[in-house]
Amino acid sequence: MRPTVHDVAQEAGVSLATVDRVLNKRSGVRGITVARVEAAVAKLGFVRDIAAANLAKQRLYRLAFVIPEGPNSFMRGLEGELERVRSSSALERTQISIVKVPAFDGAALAAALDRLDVDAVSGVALVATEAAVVRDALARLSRAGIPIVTMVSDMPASKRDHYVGIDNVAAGRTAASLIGRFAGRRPGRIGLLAGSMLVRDHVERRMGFDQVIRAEFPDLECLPVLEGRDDAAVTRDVLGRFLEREAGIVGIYSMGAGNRGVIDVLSSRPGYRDIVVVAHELTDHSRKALRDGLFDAVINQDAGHEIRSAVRLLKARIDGTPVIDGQEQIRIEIYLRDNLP
Amino acid sequence: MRPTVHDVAQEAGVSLATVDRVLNKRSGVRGITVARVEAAVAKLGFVRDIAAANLAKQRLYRLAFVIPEGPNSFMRGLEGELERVRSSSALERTQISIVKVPAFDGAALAAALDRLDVDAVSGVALVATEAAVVRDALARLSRAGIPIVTMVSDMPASKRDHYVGIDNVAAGRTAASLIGRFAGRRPGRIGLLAGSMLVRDHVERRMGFDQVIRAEFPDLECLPVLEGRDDAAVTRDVLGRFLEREAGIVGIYSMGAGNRGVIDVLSSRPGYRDIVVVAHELTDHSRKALRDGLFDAVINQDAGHEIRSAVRLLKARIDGTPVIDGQEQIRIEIYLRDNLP
DNA sequence: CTGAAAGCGCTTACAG
DNA sequence: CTGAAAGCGCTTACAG
Repeated sequence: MRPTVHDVAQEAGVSLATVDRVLNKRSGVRGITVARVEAAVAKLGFVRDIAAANLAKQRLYRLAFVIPEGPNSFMRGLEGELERVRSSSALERTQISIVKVPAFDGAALAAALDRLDVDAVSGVALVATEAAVVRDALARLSRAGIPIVTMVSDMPASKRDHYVGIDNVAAGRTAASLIGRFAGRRPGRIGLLAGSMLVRDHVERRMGFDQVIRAEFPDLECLPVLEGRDDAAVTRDVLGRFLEREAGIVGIYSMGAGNRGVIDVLSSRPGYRDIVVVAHELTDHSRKALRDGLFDAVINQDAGHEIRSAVRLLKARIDGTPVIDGQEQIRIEIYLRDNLP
Repeated sequence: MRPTVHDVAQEAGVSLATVDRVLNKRSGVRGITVARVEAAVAKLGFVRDIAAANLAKQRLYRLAFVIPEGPNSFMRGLEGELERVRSSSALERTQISIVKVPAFDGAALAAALDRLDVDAVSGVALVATEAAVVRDALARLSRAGIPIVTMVSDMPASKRDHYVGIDNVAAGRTAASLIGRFAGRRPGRIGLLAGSMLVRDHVERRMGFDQVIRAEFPDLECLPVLEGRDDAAVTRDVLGRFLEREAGIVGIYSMGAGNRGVIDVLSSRPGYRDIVVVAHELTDHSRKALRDGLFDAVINQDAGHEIRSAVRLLKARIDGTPVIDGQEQIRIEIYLRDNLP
């Protein structure tokens, strides 16, 4: 039988209340008493039963998720997973609130974070947008002792406790290897399409992509990055004109959202079918494009995994419990038509 | 506030004990009383707090994992993950016992299952080996009301409640697409290496592989399957002689264990470096082979995920609670040198 | 600075 | 067939 607070109290010769004070590091206990209790804990190998503690405390984990609004399929998928987790979270004493903010808008994100009541929230997860005001807003939450997790897009210089997402440089390298190898020995040029080169993820993916193409595929040449603003119409326009203008395109790396625009352009001319295309994020559109042979590979991060991981990490921080690293590592997933889940 | 058993008791005009009897479907309650309690539950939207119930019951989930012994790196990895989960499982009222049995030995597996005391075990997970005696052993456990999960290798015709692992036909298809595309337009022949064609996983992988090569890469030809018995020495011997004997080999699909033997052979002649190689399971050896460019891709199933999923599924069955399907789906992971975790 | 007692939401003998 | 009371392993006012 595992030792309980009763055993610790008896061993230390104090009452339950005192054991509890020491376990929860509350003040107002003599140093000598603290030492006695800690000795008893160590001697018995006591570990607190968090489920019982949560029951007694009537603990409620109140987690706020701040995510971008707008038509971005990946973000909507993330929101869907969030709703899924939320609907079953009451059973786990967890209350999830969703705050939506305009995409790519640091000021709006910061304002939303500032609006969070530190007394009514026990943990925060957000898709970060790089901006000084965001960093300041996170610092305020951090000072209030609120755990913070960034998702999908990191902000390493901030007070966040964890990042839940993929290594985007590695993702870019992966895309380059796939395109380079799928293109066979054909020499040629590669079109790069981002949402915006102001977004950290896209910059990093591009960097990784370039590295590998330069080092390993000297016959391939990366053309300057097109910006489709993660919007179908803009992407259609920009990419369409690009393909009409440039000759010898053997590959396209679409590193942002806006898969729909890419698909429209690719299916507009039979000749475009030979182009090797690697895109990001598994959505209804990209799945279909894989099946139709329009896309050759899709690099994905599992939105459901990211949400569940963020929840686990926040709770672990709140409780001061350890996490299993392997479980929280988000994989750079490669999907071909054949291994679609 | 969520309603509790007290609220239900009051609403139904009965005592807590009776509410409990109805909730847990225990006998000895008048039909009319059952109906009254059920009506109250429905009216209030009562959902039992499992953590509190587990506390009161002093519930202990006793899970038995039956896995193959022997040097197979993947299985040893699985065991490592199992140990990891086990070490932190006491906190979750879970006791995990590990039973090791000879690999590919249906009789031994069945005997181990028969030895399991149905009164001392609340759930069983196993790596299945196809055999009638195994099916019978599982039927006995199932009759005793014990949830069963197969891992890695399924047994669809048995009484198992869940399969935790990948679709091996799809994995084979994936391997074929990778080899076919990585080989470029080179025509040639492909060497297939399995552990044993008596193992369902390997048969299925081979099937998927063949399908895709025939349908989509008419210039490539699959040679008869070599059997390396998932053993480094045998693999080395069989594959070594194969490569000396056969000409025009452009690809190798290693669908079983025994990566070490494959690596030894490939590194023995500089000429072998051009062969496109796809293997299974991420291990120290296969990671290094990827980094060294000896392997071109590795198809993996996440052992840690499989263990955690098996635990969650067994507990959910025991408690009668729902699962999140997406979380329990094991992915067919593709690793290149660039996206190694 | 410390302790006795009640309570969190369930379950379990025991009694009737 | 049903209920009153105690208890699971913690925490929390309240008293001293």
